[in-house]
Amino acid sequence: MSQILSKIPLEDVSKERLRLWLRLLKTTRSIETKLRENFRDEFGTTLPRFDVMAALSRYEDGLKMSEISGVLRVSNGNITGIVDRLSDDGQLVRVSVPGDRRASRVRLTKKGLQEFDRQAKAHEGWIAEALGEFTAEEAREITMRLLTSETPEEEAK
Amino acid sequence: MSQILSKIPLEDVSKERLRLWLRLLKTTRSIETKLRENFRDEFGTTLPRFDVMAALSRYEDGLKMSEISGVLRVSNGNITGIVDRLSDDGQLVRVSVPGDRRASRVRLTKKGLQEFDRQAKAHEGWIAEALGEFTAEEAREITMRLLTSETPEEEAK
DNA sequence: TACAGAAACTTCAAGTATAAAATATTTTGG
DNA sequence: CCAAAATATTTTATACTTGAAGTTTCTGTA
Repeated sequence: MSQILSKIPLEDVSKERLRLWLRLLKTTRSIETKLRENFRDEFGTTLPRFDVMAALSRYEDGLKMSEISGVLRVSNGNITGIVDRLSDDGQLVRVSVPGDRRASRVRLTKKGLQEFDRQAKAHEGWIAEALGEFTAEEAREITMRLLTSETPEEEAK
Repeated sequence: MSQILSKIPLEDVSKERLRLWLRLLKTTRSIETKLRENFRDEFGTTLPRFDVMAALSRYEDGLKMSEISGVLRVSNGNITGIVDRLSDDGQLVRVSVPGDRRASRVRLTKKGLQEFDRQAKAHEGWIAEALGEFTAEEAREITMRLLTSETPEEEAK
């Protein structure tokens, strides 16, 4: 067994990982570009807006600002502007937290949830198309392998 | 064989692909965040700057502006600002193209090439660490599978 | 040769992103 | 109880990103 494995020189491991990284980047970028275009053309919205709404849709009671940035892995100050605009559009509301005057909880409105559902359906279709080369098994297998290289982050309470 | 495969309901293919997409996104984002931080802390530069220098390093004769954006798959107008700043830093120069007064060819300076070599070494190490869970075989295998879902783009001449 | 159209690039507006500083509000240790 | 530390968020400065509009410069063709 180790004789078979040794056909790949050990020094090349980091080169193979680098190749994988460049491939991951190329694939996700090309899909992201397509999604961005679709969101723009069909819903007049953007990927970051959709991401925030997707995060909120998973939490009945909403999320605090810092929880959103934790879930989405983007910087804290960034969320403010996106939430501001979604709020202007009536897609979500900021609810003040009873015991803590610093924090506010962000929640989708009914309108926001309905809009998100429409977008999510389309989104799933776009992804299924973009990753159409993968069978369910392949998708599942790669997902699981990628699962290992994970750095867990703060979770919403 | 098809009996074994049929354990996975067909309707779930798009769900599996969606899961794969979300995993790809999470993985690449988390690695990108780490890289950004490293570039900042150790070289005082940014990922987009590194990307541009990496592209240029592969072409002895440099690249035209539109070729850079083609290779990196980012929008045309975007490159202008990045190249401006790299030029201010002396990492690259714009050389006018003899027959065409519209175009200019961008080329790394000696200083820029040396700096890029240092950065590229560190970069490879960071990636090897971030993708440390993958053996060379795994990395190679996943790279190849991802290779199929590709949309080719214009190449430099 | 004239000139419409293409090409290369820059500029622009709006939005997104980060890190760091500022503000306001708890919470905690003495 | 109170100053110091921690927490939640916003603000600020700078950079990056896109798509679209604008400028200048070719190029093909009538």
